[in-house]
Amino acid sequence: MAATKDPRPCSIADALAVVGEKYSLLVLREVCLGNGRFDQLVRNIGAPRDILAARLRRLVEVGILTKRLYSERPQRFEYRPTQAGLELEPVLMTLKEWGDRHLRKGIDLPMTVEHVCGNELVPQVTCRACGEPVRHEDLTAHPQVPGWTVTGPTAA
Amino acid sequence: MAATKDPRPCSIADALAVVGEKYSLLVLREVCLGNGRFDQLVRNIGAPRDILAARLRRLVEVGILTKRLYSERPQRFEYRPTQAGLELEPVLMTLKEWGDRHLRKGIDLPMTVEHVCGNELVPQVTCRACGEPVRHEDLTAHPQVPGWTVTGPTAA
DNA sequence: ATGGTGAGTCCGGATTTCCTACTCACCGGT
DNA sequence: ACCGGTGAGTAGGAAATCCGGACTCACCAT
Repeated sequence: MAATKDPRPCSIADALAVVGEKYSLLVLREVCLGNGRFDQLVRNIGAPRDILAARLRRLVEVGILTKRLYSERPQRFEYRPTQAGLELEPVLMTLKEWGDRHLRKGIDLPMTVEHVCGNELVPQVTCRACGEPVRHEDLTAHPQVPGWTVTGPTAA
Repeated sequence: MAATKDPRPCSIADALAVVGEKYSLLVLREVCLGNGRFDQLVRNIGAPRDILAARLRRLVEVGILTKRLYSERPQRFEYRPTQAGLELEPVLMTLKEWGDRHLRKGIDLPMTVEHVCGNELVPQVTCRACGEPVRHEDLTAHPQVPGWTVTGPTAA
């Protein structure tokens, strides 16, 4: 999954190298929902079993999931998110919100999420410093290494 | 890219069906930075030219990018994000922040983004209703259709 | 002894990706 | 007029992945 040539160094690319393969984020979705058993994952995601096994191995390897024994005899396992995995959940929620709005036009949503405040969760990405929602026009990119060039309106 | 069997209906899966293929989100990154020309994309992403061409076609088709002529003669094109594309940028920023923290341990970042407020952008996903940051423990999933089952701590 | 479940592995074929090279249109210099 | 260079792709075949279905293995339950 690593890009081959000599692309830019970039944390987005790095993150995608780790969770960007097909099904990986869906695995995380299920695991965050508590459906962490192999057969549940197969059913809910619809992935081939061998591919799923490969993804699970990888996600454990990179520290996003852990494999826990929940029954000694018979041996039964369950995958659970690590802290790093849980911290990816906001990405899922943001993606869900985008999909809800752009792909389902905000109607007929298959799932909603309730926030502890009592309202339906509509995730919004904000600037930690000032609290304002992140809008494209408000951003300026600052390359820190050679190899990054930015030409457009978001340029530094 | 659609999952094959009969997986859950899910906006996350839908979104990934559209931007989840290899390189798609990196294309969006570049395009949001203003680097929307074919050869720039090839260089900056490191993707094979034919794959990139396929991704661009698809992203235009689904309304995330537009192809603009920026020079009539010689004919030269540039890809730019649509509104829907720009609204995916928060996903990229959130992913970047995760990668910065977990894959680079917060040091030696290849790029930083400045928010209009003057601070370095550290994206935070919040609940639009109450403004609090989204944490896993504060969420409850509510399936709206049959086929969704949730067993774990985030269960409804 | 038979059947069922969970958690995978294995196999052969279908699909994608990758790499390299090639095209085509145009421009700019000499 | 010729030569080289750039932008934006296409083309072709080898290599890597993915897919579906069958199979395994260990362990209950009846």
